[in-house]
Amino acid sequence: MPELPEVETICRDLNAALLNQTIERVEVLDPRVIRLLSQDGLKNALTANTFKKIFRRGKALIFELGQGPYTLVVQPMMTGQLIVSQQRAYPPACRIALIFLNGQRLYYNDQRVFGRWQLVQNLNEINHVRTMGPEPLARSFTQRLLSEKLKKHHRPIKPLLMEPSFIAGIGNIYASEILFEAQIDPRRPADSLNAQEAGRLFHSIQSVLREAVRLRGSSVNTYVDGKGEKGTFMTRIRVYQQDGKPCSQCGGEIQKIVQAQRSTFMCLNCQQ
DNA sequence: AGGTCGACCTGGCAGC
DNA sequence: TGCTGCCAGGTCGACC
Repeated sequence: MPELPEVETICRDLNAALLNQTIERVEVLDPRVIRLLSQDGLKNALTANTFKKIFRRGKALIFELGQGPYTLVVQPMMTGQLIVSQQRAYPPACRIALIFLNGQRLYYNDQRVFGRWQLVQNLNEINHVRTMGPEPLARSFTQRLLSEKLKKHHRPIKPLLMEPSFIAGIGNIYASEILFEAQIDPRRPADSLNAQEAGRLFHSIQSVLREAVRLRGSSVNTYVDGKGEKGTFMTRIRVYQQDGKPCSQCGGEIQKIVQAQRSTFMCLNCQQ
């Protein structure tokens, strides 16, 4: 399920393959993905147009178009895939296909149809983007900023880390991995972390996400990159879905707990 | 305003 | 075998 490292990987692959290529045709196989937008609206905006810049904000992919007033925003959510291919046959769960003049195709596949394609004139039209917290790998994200934000919340640190308005791009997999790396109990109230713990958390956020980007993401379930290939961060995962297995640090058993209706994985010995 | 909770979706799998 | 029900998790709106 695409979190920051997975969306970043897709973004790089799409930039390498699609920039300034002319879109010849748009096929909407499942209109649920575009919701409020009409099929004609999407087709009119994209046909004969190009992507001049593709970037990521949190877990959203943003496509700046060569012409016209619109920007395309794609949120893959849990099961959305964006794959560049020359194959003419639709892949499984294909919902939208863009056919480029040079024969390439961009397939949007989404098993559970949670993902969204939207056209906006200003990114702030999307509430989620407007209220989104800092990018954890940006230079502007500092240990001091994190410490100040932690003090403002009393809820458990793990669901807070997953809150897009707190920090952009961290989902269920990396929240558990980051807290294991930082040796912090996911149930701790955010405002109970001392300066040293906040420092460990800051460094773990950056080191875990950077390593996951380097390894092109984690293919725990359906995630594949822009070429349709799996990431390799799974080999580095230490707690996510590892319940019942020994902790890599102490040999104790990894536990699964539930927080805010989501699974959290942790080592009771190592995380205090 | 901070925080919680259910809804949105489909496929895989456990249990009977 | 075939059915039911649960689980996966990012986002959003309703509600306290």
